[in-house]
Amino acid sequence: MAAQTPEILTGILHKEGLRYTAQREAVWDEIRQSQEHRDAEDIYLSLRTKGIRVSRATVYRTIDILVKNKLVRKMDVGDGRNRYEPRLDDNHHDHMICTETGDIIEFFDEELELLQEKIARKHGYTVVRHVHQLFVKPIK
Amino acid sequence: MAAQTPEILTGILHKEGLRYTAQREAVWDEIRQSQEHRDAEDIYLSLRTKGIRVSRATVYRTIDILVKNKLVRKMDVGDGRNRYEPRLDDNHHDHMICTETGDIIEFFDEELELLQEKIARKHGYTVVRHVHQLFVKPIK
DNA sequence: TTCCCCATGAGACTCATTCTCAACTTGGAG
DNA sequence: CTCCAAGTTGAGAATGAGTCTCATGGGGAA
Repeated sequence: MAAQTPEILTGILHKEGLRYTAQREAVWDEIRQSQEHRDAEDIYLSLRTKGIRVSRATVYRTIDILVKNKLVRKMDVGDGRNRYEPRLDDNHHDHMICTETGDIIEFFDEELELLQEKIARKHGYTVVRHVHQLFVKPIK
Repeated sequence: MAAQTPEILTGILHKEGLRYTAQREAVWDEIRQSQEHRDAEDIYLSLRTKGIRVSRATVYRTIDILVKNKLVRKMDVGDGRNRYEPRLDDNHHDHMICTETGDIIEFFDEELELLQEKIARKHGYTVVRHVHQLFVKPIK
């Protein structure tokens, strides 16, 4: 995590035939800097608070671009608002949501990944992507 | 699947201190009879088509009661509309959604269940419930 | 610089679901 | 059996995340 993200955005925009704009850079920076799982409104308000002129529409539009290009991961926590997190060092993982505190814990388990594919194959399919969330509570 | 569901609903309503009404019975019957994964609007329209007077509000309110009492399982397929399915013979299972046809295939894997709990414990938690969906595509 | 488009902002719009509240039912009391 | 308080319902308004519209603004190739 050093000098590795100079112009990731630029590259993607170019590849997609899209223009580089201050708003797109701002949205990407905002998501990139915080390692949290935030919703669009949160990102929008944070940008506005920092005095950056951007609209909700642009935030949504930009997030779509970032998600499509795997710079951001979109997750549906089940409460009606999607959450987003940067996925720079793309280490895939799933989430555990504490039903008491709302904390979101990331986890990854190789065995689990393999098992899913195995199950899909048993039915004649192959996994394209998956949604896996464990709603948990602390032991004791 | 025989003479086993005479008054399940009645019992639950009584337990919850709620009244037995024709609408509640109708909604439960509607969901119970079809083993599909249907959304609220679908259930509502089906009831209306059968000439049953019931409102969307009541369909939603009744579904909430049924879900809370585990007579119905609510699932978020990720397209903005929740789906519901009866869970009478409560055999837990997860879903596989075909990205090409939209088909929903149910599956259950004991190993997977155990693995999830194992993972949660590793982090000091225990699984309360989970959401697990495999978005798949047919092999060739 | 010029100019063609793409990008943006503000707010209208969509759509599933929830809420409001007057009118209606249920079911226990009498 | 009748009454009536309290729970239910229906119709439509409200909500809220996300999308769309379209007039205006701003990249960037030449």
